[in-house]
Amino acid sequence: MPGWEEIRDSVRERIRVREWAPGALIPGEERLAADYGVARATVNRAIRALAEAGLVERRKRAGTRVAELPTRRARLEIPVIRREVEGQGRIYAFRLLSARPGGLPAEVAARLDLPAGHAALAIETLHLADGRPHAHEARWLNPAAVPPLPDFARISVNEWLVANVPVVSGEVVFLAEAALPAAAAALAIAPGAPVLVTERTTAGPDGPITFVRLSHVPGHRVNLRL
Amino acid sequence: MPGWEEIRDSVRERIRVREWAPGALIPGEERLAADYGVARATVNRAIRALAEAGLVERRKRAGTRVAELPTRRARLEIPVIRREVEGQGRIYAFRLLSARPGGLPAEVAARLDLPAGHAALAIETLHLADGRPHAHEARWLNPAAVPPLPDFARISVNEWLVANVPVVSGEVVFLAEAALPAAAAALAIAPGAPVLVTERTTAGPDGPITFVRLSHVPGHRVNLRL
DNA sequence: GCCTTTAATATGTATATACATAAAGCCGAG
DNA sequence: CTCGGCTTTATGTATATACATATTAAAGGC
Repeated sequence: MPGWEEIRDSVRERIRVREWAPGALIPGEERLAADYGVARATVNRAIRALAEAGLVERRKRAGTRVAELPTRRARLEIPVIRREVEGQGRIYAFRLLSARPGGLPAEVAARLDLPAGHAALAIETLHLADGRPHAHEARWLNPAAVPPLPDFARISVNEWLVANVPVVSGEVVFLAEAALPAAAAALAIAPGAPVLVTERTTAGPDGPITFVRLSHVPGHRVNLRL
Repeated sequence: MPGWEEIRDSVRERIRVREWAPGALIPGEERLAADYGVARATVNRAIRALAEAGLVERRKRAGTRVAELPTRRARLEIPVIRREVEGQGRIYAFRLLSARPGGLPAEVAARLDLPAGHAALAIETLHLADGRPHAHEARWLNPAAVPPLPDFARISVNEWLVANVPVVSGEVVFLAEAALPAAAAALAIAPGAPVLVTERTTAGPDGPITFVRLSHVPGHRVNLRL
């Protein structure tokens, strides 16, 4: 007697071999349940998993149809730098370069969906692996959206936020650029060297939280598992 | 009477306010079900959703505990370049630069977990947006793992694969590098310009499928929603 | 013919119940 | 004291049933 995972796999395979073409309706849950000899709830679980994976689209009364362009959604885990470094067997440390209140620059404000000049805390951090520069972090934090701040010389901003502020939405951007002077100096690399930059904006229940710009040392690879 | 989504939200909130600290056990399903006045299955659905989101970790017998480091999971949509370009209101096209059988180079073989020299199809493609170079794609395809191939001059490899081969696992790597000669020539940029490279390996039920190396035009940003 | 109301239907959720499975912890044999 | 097996327990899955909800399709009124 098949379990829901086997049914999910079976249906996925039947879609793959084009038994049901993209855009076509697949049989209803009742019908599939009878075919597979299981309860409807079991089929429901299986098909729902495929829907969450983006392979089919479901609508009440209208039934379930194979997605036209099965844009594959995969879950990826966003690395926490300390973990990433330690995972490579290296020793993590960080240096707080500066932390001071100020107004948001226009471009950062735009990304956070806040007015330019909005009160913020600007934080600059250098992340180290085995004592050598690993990444340079420029961050703007919206104090209105987070609990009272701890002493960021002792715990890294990133980690404190991850542990203390729930994120409800956000965006991650990867880009390559010639190292900017500030980052190049902090990372002790030649200005203009190609660096991988990740920009992250996050928002929580009380509004936009933070914008981070992370410049990695040349040669760094950001690794995501599907 | 609360539904599973309300219970999920309630538990998430109780975690946020530290009623249960990171690493701590939360009450069992039976207990929560009694507290909320619902059936265990309803609580199960709610907590399972939180587990899938990475906020809690569940283990049989050991119970459910709040994740120490709630490693955030983002949904990554394996980008179909055509869609991405068209989504920006630009016209997509591609040119198949070359496609020929050959043995896998050692470094690619290693990434695919196949022996060096394994039979493969090497494909080079240039993606265009509004007639201008957008990205350069170097791909190795494992013919043993996919159905018979179509004519790749008519449909892009990427799109055909996404639509026809189920992916069960894989890896995505982002890095920045000075443009290699081949990519620089194809993209019509200065050699040495900083380019964003994404490398992707995917494996399906019949083994490793493909390794793709995509060099984007300078200034390109890869965007992921959380 | 067109708009509104109503019925039919596929998926969504909730429930009680039962058994499966994994793993922690206990306990006895050696 | 250590190892292996047994028990216990929390989560995982399956089932039958019932009702909710969204949406389409049909029926009816104008």
